[in-house]
Amino acid sequence: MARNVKPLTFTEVNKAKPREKEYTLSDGQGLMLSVRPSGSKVWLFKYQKPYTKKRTNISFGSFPEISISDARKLRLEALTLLAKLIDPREHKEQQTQGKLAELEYTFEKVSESWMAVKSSTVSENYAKDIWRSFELHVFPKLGKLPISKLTAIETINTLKPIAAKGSLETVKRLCQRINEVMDFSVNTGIVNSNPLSKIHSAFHAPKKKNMPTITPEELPQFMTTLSRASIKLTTRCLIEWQLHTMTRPNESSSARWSEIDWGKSTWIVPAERMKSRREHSIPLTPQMLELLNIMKPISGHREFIFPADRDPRKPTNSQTANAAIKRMGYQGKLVSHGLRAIASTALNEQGFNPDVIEAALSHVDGNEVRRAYNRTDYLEQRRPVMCWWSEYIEAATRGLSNNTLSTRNLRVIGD
DNA sequence: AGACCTCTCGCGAGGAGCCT
DNA sequence: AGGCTCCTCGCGAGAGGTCT
Repeated sequence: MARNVKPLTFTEVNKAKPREKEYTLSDGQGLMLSVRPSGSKVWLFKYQKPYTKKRTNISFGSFPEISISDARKLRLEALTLLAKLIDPREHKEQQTQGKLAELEYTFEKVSESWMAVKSSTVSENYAKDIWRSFELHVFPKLGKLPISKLTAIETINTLKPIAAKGSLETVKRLCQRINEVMDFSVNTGIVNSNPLSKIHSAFHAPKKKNMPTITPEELPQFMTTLSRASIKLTTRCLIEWQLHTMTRPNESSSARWSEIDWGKSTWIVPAERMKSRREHSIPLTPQMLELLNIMKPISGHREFIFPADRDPRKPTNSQTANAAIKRMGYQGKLVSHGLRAIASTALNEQGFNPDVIEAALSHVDGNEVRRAYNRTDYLEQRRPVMCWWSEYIEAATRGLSNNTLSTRNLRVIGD
């Protein structure tokens, strides 16, 4: 039976003097204050462990940091746990363990684990790009924070300066990457939910800026300027090659002699060099073959068709064409990538099958179902299209407008 | 010499257990 | 249940050793 104990008063506890030996003051129901010879006063709760019924005690902290009423609240909590057959100490340990674990999982640490998984599905360079963006914009403010303590408002405030600078695309990517880390920590059981899933809506979406380009009508002027421009022959040929083949700057500048199938009159860009990671074949037109003939004495003995100016063992830098176009006075009006847009516009205006045009541009079909059924690359249908386009460029070079060309006077080459 | 690391040791909070 | 005493272990100060 519980003994009848008179509850302690503040004065009793406050005035309790240390003695040579430790002594205790009881408040009842297992709660007592241990007064130590050093003068420190510690709240202890004495109880029987559930099941084993072994006597033990747990500390509730020191007086005056923990007041009498605090200690009584803690006693009530402990008694409630005991009623449910939960050992208050084990419960407390579990809670501290949980808290400790939470504190250990900082945003930076979890990001590292996430990156270990992520890096297997992305290229090395992209993985580096992701990590660098975290190092620059996220880790300085949020890296050391436990991931469980991360709030939307704090994360948004961290990204605000980047948005204010106008780097909305960076903000969008950071939001997306941070969310990948958060989802990872949910899936691995570090946190229960992701409070950051909507942070992107706190920012303006980046406005897509289409790469500047000229209209097909302006092509003759461009070709004239190109022919008069003070640029190296290799760069000139590269720009023309890019224009004729409708390839992306990186795909055309790194073209290798080994990728040319002379027999089938086709240039085969291997999958790993394509943006879409799918092999891309381009039917060669007489105009393209002519460009290769010009380059042969220059680089025929080398790996790359358009070797770099400084080190001919390397391909021309993909920015070289852009720099040349800029110097030609087309800054803000045309970039190397825009050459593809001219082709697309001209071919669509001419009424060619849009699917064939898309295939020529090696655009991946946005429609997944259509993509699944539409595996053909229209290689043979593309030959006349490419020839028409090459003729069109040639006409532009002679200063003719597109009206003088029609699909009737096509010359189909290859088999 | 100063910086940095490792080890030792005392203190004290909290836990264990016997006595009444 | 309450009282009493002793034990354990983590922590931090500081001594001492090692590296640059």
